[in-house]
Formats: sequence, structure tokens, C-alpha cells
Amino acid sequence: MSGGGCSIVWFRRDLRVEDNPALTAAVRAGAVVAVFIWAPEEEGHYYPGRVSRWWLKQSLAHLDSSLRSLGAYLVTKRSTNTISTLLDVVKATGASQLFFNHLYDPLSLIRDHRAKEVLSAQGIGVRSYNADLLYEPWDVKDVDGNPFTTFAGFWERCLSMPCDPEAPLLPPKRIISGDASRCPSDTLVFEDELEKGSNALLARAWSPGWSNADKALTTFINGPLIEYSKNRRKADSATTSFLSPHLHFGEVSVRKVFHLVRMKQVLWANEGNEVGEESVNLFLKSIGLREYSRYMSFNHPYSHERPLLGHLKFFPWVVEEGYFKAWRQGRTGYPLVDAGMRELWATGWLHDRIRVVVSSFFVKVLQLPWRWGMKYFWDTLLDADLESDALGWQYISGTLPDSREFDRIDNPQLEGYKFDPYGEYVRRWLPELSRLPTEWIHHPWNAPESVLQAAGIELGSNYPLPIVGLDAAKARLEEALSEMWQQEAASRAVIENGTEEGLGDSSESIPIAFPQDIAMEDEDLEPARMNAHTIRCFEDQMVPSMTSSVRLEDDHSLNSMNIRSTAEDGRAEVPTDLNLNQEPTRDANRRVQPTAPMNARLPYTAGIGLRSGAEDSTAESFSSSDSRRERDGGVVPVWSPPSSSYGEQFVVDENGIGTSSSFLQGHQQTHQIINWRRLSQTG
DNA sequence: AACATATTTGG
DNA sequence: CAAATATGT
Repeated sequence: MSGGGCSIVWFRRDLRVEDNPALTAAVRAGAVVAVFIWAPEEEGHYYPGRVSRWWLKQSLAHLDSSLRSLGAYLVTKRSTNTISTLLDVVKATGASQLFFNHLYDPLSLIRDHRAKEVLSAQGIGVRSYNADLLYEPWDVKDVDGNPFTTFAGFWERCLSMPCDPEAPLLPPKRIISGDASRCPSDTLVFEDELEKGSNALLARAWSPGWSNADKALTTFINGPLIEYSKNRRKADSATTSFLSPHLHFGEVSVRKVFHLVRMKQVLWANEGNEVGEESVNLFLKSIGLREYSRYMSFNHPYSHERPLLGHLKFFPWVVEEGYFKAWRQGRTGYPLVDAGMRELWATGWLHDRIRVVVSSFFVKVLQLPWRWGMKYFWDTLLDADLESDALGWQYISGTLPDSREFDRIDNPQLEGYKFDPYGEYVRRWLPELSRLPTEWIHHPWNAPESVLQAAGIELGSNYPLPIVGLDAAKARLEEALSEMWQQEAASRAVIENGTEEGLGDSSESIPIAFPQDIAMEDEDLEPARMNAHTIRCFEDQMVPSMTSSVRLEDDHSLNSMNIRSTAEDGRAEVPTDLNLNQEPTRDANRRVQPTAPMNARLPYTAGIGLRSGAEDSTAESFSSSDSRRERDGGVVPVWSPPSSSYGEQFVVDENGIGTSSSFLQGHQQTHQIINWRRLSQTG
């Protein structure tokens, strides 16, 4: 690389000094300027929520003080355009190199690629590294060289890769600071006065920052880990690792987690402690799911907003904001669900099991569009993580090959006695039920009047009756599903007839937008009423997305890299469908929605998704065997469509998830698979 | 106590 | 659907 100037380390979600390959490489190269750029408008709808921003603020302060003790400090920049700000920083510091670690969400895949292009064009050396995963997504493939389509296969492969994940790097002993005197920091504002008050209590329960992450890891490994297999089903036990927010911001490296946990496992295995060994396997599986979420995001960069199995696109969602509100407020009448939602609102945290309960209730019982729920999680979770959350909701929604079946409704009453057998969790979060005996705690609607009276409960008044009955939900779900298959078949027939004009128009003309404002602080507690006949809506496009708001003819302006925001909420749009330009028939008809609330466009999509087959080697070059090179600073990961012809591309991306026949064979959901397969043959 | 049958669960 | 667990004879 060009010599002379200093190096920029661009921190993002890798807020640590230990095992940070970009930092280590930059330190090795000479003087370093560390930068963090805050450009939340670029995240569009996925502008970080209140508690997430609180965490980020603390974590950055922590990182800054660590850097100071090593001889440098963190330059912070407020920006509406990350790439031009990067350029400014480079110019102001006279840097000749840029180092950063990979991210895999759709926005970053595009932005980072663009950053590399732009800076390289200015003669800056750009190097990027894997700091977030055990293995880069392009290195994990099945025997045929295709990406896995189920978690089990993926994780099995990860655990049997020829090389173990890299050993963690030590923190640098000392950093020679580059000259940033002409590059003043901006003050970053992460919370307003109102939010400050709401956030005040968070610090009691959580300590952001990489060294605290390290402590949390040690505490977990030496404590709850061994019992993990036993306790992981308890709703309110403190037996989880509580690492997820630390991991989200990269305060601790998964590779370090992996190695330390593995060491414990070996130890326990030698002692013949089978419970401990099993616990480690289960814990590592949840680490694996995090890996898998990045893997899916890389291979299917629209998976946060479109179901991976195509038929779900025809599901008639219930668009009923009253239900949505009742769910958010924890007033559905199902105690376990309500307790979970109140905990989430109060603390920004939910046990994994309870996340499954509330989201499954959301999708299966209320039949609300899953992306509403995902967005609410995004806004409220302390560990909100686009890739993980998208994977979770897709799993719940039955839109992955290895999802739960869509038609299976979990019974919150039974789950209640499973995860919270004594009702302690419910009583903690639903004080109005605190005097109800355990026998009725998870189904107060069955309790005798005398019992309710003794407990001071008046159903429908100080605690709601079930917002939707389970059998009604079941019937409604079956109806909706048969409608879905009908629509799907109709659409298939249209495709097969070759009369594509108007495709989807009849059934998909009403995209589902986000409810305008998810204002949570000041909601009245009016219980939502059960609606005899609900409005249903096809298409789960909650956010009128890139897919809908970008039109092909706009491409020429993409180079401007300006963020354009809407009057509505002042946020730019998330880049989503990287394949936009490859889906002529579908998308042209589909979601162009001029009146959509969000019309702002992604600033930088140029290049991606438009590449010719020849240029397309990027993906290939990652996939090549020299994965080691990444550590030493090689390529920037860039998503590009799997090479291959157009038609195949369309089908794969439209209907899910890879076409590997290993997935088709032996998969049980024959109905779906047959449809899916036939769809893919029509591409 | 061994064995068939029902129910739950699974990423 | 298939494996694991629970229930029943």
C-alpha cells in the first residue's frame, strides 16, 4: 500500500481493542487515527431504537478511554453520508490507508463496497477483515459448493471445518496516534431529554463496553454455562449469557467466546460431565444461530423484509392496529405473552424463549404482518440486531426451509406452565394478576368468579379477556392459509400461462405499511377490541422498501450519494433488494407505491446487482480457498448475485433459498416444497 | 418392567 | 416428518 500517511481505523460494530484485526493491522502499519461515524439516517427504518442508542453511547465512551490509555483516541463524526465523511477524514489526516472489519447487513454490504471503490479511486489503500464471525459466509459451503439452506447443515459444517476459527488477537500494547488535529470530533447526540429519563435505569442492569463484555463472558463461563441445558427453558432465570448486546456491538469477539467455551467443554468432557458438555453444545448452537443470521443476510440480503419461501407472500395478513397495540402494551389477555411484552418495554430485554412465545403469538394468533413485530423488536430491544431478528422472525413465520410449520399454533397457556411453572414471571410483570393462584395464573379466563374476586381481578376491566380465542385463531389461520395457497396457485398458473401482465396486481395491490408511529410512551391503555371481521391484506411488505420506491430510471442519480429523506420522518430508506434490477417482471408490477410513506432512496446502490457475469467474480474470490488472507487484510466483502444466469437468479431469490436438491430431498413439508419446486421450474 | 401409543418438539 | 418424551397398558 501507499506509504507515508497514517492509517484510519473505521470502527463500527467492533467496539473493542482486543481481537480486532483491523486495529491490529493498522497499528502494525504505523500511526493510527480511530474514527466512528454516526449516520443513523442512513439506516432508514432501522434507525436504532432508544435503548440501543443508549448502549452505543456508553460503549463508544468506553472504547475511547481504552484507546486513550493506549496512546490514541476516538474521533467521532456526525454525518448524513458516511462515505463522504470518510473521505473528509482521510483528507484532514492525510491518511493513506483505511482499515475496517466486515459487516453483513444489507446496508453495510453495499456501503462498504462503495467505500472501498470510492477510497481506492482516491489512491487510498483499503483493507478489511473478519472480526464478527467464526468463518466468513463465503467459506461455508456444502459438498457441492453451494450455500447451506438449513441451519443444521450449516452448523455441522462450521464445527467440522478443516481449520479451527482463528485464535483471538491480543490488544495492541501501544498505539502511535496519527495527527487528527485538523479533524475535530463532533459531539454525538444519542438521546434527548425525555429518553435520558427513560434510560436512567438501564445502567443498573447493564454495563456496556468491551472490558465489561469480557467480564460478562467470564462470569457466564464460570457460572451458568454448566447448567445451561437445564435452565435455558426458564423464563426469568438469570442463566443466559447476557452477551447478546455485547456481541451486537462487537465488544467481545465470537471467536474468543468460542474458544473459551470450547476449552470448558474439553475440560468437562474429560471429567465425564455430560450435562456440562451438552450445555456447551447448546450454547454454541445459539452462537451458531447468530453466525447463521449473518450467513443468511449475506446470501439473501433482503431477508429482513421478504420471506425466503415465496408462498408467504400470498398470506393474507390481518392489518389491525388495535391488535398490534394490545400486543405492544401487553394487553392480549394471555398472561405469558403480556408479561413478556411488559418486560420488553420496561427493560429492553427478553429471554429467548419468551421472544419465541410473543412473536409466535403475534404471527400465528393475531396474524399480524411479521415485519411489524420485527420492527417493534428493533425499536425496543437492547440487543436489537437486524440479521438475528430477521432470522428469528422468519423462523417463527414459517418462511425458512427449516422453520416451524406455519399452521402450528403454540398455546400460551401450556407454554406458560412450561416456562414459568409457578407463575413467578407473570406475577412479576403483571402485578394485577399477582394474587391469582398458580392453578389459574396462565389462564385467568377459566378461573371461577370467586377466585378472581379474591384476587382482585375483574376480567375485561383491570385485566383483559383474551383478545382472540385460540380456536378462533386456529380456524382463521386455516382459512388464511388455504387462501394463501389458492393465491399462490393462481399466481403460478399465470406464470405458467405466460400471461404475466398484471401479475400480482389483483392480490398484491395493497402493500402493508408500518403503522405510522409507534409511540409507546404515551399510549392509552384502552384494551383493543376484538374485531368481528378483520381487515386482511396481502403482501407482507411492511416498509415500502427499496423494492418499491426505487425505480430503474433512478439509477443515474444514485451516484450522487446524497441522502434524501422524506418529510414524514426524515429518514432515508434501507437498501434492500440488491437484486432489484434483476427482477424485471415481478418487481415492475409489484410494489411501486407512489404514495408510500417512505420514498427516500438509498444513496448508494450503484454497481451492486448490476454487475455482469464477468465482474461477478467477487463472490467467487471470497469463496476461494484462501480464506486466511482475510485476516491479513484482503478483500472487502461484497455481496454480488451468485453468478449464473438471469432466470435462475430470479427464481432463487424470489422463492427462497437456494435450489440445492439436498434440501428438497427428504424435506417433510411436501405441500410447500412441491409448490416451491414447481415455481422454481417456471423461472 | 417392558412395550405400545400419544404428544411435543425441532432453528 | 422424525426423533424425543410423556402417557398408558
